[in-house]
Amino acid sequence: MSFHVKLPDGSTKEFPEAVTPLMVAESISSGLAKQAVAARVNGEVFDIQGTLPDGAELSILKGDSDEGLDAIRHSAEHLMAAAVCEIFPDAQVTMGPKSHAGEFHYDFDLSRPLEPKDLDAVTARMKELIKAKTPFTHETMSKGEARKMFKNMGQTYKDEILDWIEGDDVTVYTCGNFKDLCRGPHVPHAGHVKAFKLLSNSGSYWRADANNAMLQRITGIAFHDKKALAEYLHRIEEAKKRDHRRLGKEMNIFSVSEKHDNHRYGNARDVEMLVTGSVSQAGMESGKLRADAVLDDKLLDGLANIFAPRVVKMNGYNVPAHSDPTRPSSDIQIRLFAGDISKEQAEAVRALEKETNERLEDGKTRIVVDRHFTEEVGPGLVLWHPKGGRLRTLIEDQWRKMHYAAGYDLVYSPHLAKSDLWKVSGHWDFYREGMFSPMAVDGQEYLAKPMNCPFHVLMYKDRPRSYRELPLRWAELGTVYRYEMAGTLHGLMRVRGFTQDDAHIFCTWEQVREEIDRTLGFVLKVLKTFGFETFTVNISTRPEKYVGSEDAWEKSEKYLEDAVQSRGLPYQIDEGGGAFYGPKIDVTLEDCLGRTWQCSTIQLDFNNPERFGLSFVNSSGEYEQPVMLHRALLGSIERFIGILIEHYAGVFPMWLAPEQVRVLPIADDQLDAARTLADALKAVGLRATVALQNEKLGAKIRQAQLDKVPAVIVVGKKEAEQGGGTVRYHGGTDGGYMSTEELIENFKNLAQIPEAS
RNA sequence: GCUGCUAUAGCUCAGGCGGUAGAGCGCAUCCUUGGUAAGGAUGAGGUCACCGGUUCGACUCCGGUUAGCAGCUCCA
Repeated sequence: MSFHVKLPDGSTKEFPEAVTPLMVAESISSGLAKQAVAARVNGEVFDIQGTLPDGAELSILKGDSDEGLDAIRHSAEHLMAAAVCEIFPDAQVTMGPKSHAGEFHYDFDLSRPLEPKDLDAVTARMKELIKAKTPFTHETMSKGEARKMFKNMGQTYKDEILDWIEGDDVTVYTCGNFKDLCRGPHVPHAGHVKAFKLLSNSGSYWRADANNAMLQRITGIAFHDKKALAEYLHRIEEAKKRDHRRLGKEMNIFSVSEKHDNHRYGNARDVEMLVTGSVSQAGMESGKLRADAVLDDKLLDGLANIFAPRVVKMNGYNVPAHSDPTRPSSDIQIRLFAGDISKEQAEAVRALEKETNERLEDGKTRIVVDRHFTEEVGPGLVLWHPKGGRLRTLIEDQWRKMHYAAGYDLVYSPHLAKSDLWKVSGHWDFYREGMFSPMAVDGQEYLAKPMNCPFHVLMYKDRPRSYRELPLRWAELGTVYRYEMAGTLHGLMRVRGFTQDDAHIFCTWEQVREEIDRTLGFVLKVLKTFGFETFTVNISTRPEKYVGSEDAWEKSEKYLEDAVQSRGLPYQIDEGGGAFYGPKIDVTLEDCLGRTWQCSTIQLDFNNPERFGLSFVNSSGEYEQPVMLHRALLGSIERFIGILIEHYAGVFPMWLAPEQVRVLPIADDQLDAARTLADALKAVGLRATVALQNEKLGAKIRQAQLDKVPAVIVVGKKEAEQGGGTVRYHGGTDGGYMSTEELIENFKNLAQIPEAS
């Protein structure tokens, strides 16, 4: 009997006995055999050493194919695990979750956290395994056998993993001394991992659940050749160079949460004492809030005695009722004058702490005396410096202009409102945890607004509405405050106070389709204006818990999909991924490094009209409920500017550049001529400055380049005499000499705002 | 919020196994008056994040707080 193998070019090879993909590759060329890392057999990817069935359709996969690269990375992941197990014999191997960007990672339960230098040791060991061309082999066994084997090896996590795997048999791969459950495929030996780098180590949770043990994760990347790895690392470097946090600082655009305490506070020796703790048994039983439980009278009296008579204010700020009562918190604060704490006072505090813990029997109350009094805005809150202010103004002005042109009206609403407003809207129940703690004013509870919609709803309710005035399109650059978890804050990308470019459209059911389509068109027009060209869309449909009628959901989901299809945008549907109040589409843009950012969103809201009892009078004189659409185009202005900074690497297009032109006098003799020229440019609305520093031209050019000014105009003796100047663009392009009139004309043209369609 | 790492001049960072500190850039002043990415000199500037502990002595060691970074989780 002979065996047949079909190759991708349509030809068929015949073999006298059963063969492996590797043998087929060898029969074609020794070069191919050397490069082969995996094989696609009848559409599925396998090892190249498995026996082929007769008549198999076979593609030999090299390292430069997607599937081949996957096999290389997956194998590198196993090599890493093998190395870690050798270095840490007691390591518990868990699993290597899938990652997005092609990077591989593996989570280990280790006796101690990893340090960066551990990665060097792991890397070195991996290189040895690669050099030795350590083979990958696999065997198939029953689950029972696998359980027994891993138990003998002392690997306890594998039991749980085996529970998730369907079927009776599992595959176990071996590389060196390392064995692990794995579906494969793997490269035949470690030598195929030609280039790799361990990128970072970090923590992660077993099954991504914060209640579980913290594992040690190592992340790495691997390629089929060194050049591809170098390119990848270069891209990471490039992204780092563009990091908006770094550029924002260098270019003096904004700052987030910086301290400025560089002096003594003199007489203002006002410090705060923090008392942090978890609820005591007594507190739990009495059902009181934690603050009351911890800050009982005995403790307060004790503190007052120690620091009397300097206590100026002493109250336990109530722990918000939504907080987890068992979680330690520093929401309880006492303010007192205690600029310098004496040794006696410190000792007394310690004694009081001990006594409190004994009395409350929880042993967790901690009294910390800290000069908690610094010149800092607070994490996640942004300061916009003049350049950033200019950038924002330019973006927001353009935004306003486009909104008026698109038939919107602009509205404003306050930063605070009574918390009742969000109780009516329902947000209080769902999203309380994400709000800043309420503040008490005149016996009422107020909140910093976490969203703008209730305000717009109230404006709608200002008077009875007629169908004749719909649709109403109300937009607002509304700054909202959300309590984002400390660990998630990131430059401008994730902050606690940010400005939504929000709008709400109130319309009839007959108008919804048209409004959705218009809005999507507007989204694209605005994003294109800012220089983005590639978009994808995600449509999220009805989740299990929802409000509104099934009919309403189905209709609007169809409208959303139709709108996306008619624009020819690539999209995917996230079934059941919508918010409880309505379906939505999210638009994701791609930046110049190919990274994607979700900025825009268009959402139907069936919740607010119902909860606030919105209505309009239709043509038959009956009351009808309007449909409400939420939408944001840029998302958060803060985040969008962060994206713009990274997209343009700080070199903004002329119309967005905070400083468009800098006039450089060659010597101080030309300062007046330079000023005159800059004034002429400023007079027509261009943003021009003069370099005043007493430096050579080279230094001034360099500075302008570093400041990322799009263009400079050099004014020397010649130019000073005949007027005008010589243009040099950012990057070094020579613009030649131009008269003042020509300069004005030239820069006015360059500063035109792009017309997107 | 969780885990790990980090915190020294306006910025980027050195440094010391415990005896109060350095560089480059930037800034100020002076010299230089120059032609497309760095001219020179001098000077100012720091309670080494904050609060405790250990110690004769802490910027250094230990604990905590705050904040940043990476990841996890979350994202109306």
